[in-house]
Amino acid sequence: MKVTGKRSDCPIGCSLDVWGDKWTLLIIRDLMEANGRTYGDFLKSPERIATNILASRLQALEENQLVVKLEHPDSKAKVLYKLTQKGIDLLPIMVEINLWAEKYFTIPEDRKAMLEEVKKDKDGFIKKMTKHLIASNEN
Amino acid sequence: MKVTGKRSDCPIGCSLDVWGDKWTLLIIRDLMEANGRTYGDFLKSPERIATNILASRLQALEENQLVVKLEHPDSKAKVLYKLTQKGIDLLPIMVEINLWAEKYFTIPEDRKAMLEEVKKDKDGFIKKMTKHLIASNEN
DNA sequence: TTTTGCACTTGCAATTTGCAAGCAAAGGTA
DNA sequence: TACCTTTGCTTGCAAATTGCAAGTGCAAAA
Repeated sequence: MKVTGKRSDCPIGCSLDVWGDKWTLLIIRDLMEANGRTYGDFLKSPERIATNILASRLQALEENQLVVKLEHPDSKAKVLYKLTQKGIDLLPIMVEINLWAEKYFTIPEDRKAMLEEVKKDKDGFIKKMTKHLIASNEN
Repeated sequence: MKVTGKRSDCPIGCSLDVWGDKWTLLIIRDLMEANGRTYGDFLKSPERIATNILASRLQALEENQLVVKLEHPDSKAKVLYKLTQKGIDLLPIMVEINLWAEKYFTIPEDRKAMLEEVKKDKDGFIKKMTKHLIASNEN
């Protein structure tokens, strides 16, 4: 998919630049699992994103301020990618996608366990996770 | 974007066949606004989907049972596309996407009005809309 | 019987993807 | 200090996908 496009082009009222494709979703999912990842971390994901695609998607995410690029505390050679507030705010969408996927597909056990918690108290879960993600940005 | 791919390839635990891209989202959005649309109706959407892309996306949606193809009551030359229950169940995701978009972008006035209702009672809104969509499938 | 409308299909150039290889800067090791 | 490794990309290229325009076949209207 072309990752360019005007805001008016997008069926959901915001640019596809921002919302993105499968690989964009993968990056966001990974960052929600552990906010603060290196380029190499993304490459290690089981979905095997190609390095040029990863670079282009990270650039688009940064340009759209869903993600920020920070210095890694361990080394100047490394880079830390983190979700911004705008990126963290995608959490409710990710939760709903997962609830839908659980209803119609077989999903991994660990994700199922997480969804049990969601089903007990969705708002509580989202608040807790959001807080957690914000906190991981502050050190 | 390739609309093929194995379930295991998808970052959210379900095939991208099913979730799809920008154009897939557009089709689903249109069907949620008015369930029961013809091929030509989709082509008339302001986003200007190309006819070959529309055909390929509708086929994928049908294969994945998010959408069904029915006879049009008015004419044999026409086709009616409708959301299935599986498609209707994407509503909570669409709602969250719209809430997010409203927070970070300028969205059309009519959509804003709808979101006011959502913000008052999200669960109520989703139940009402779901009922409405299911009802439109029964005649 | 001709024309129009509708739902696609086809052909083709341009763009994007996916894979492999390359590369520069930083860090570690001898 | 010289040399290898790690890290974060970039580049080249074949194959796949998109976007545009034109065409096709069937149904209904005129």
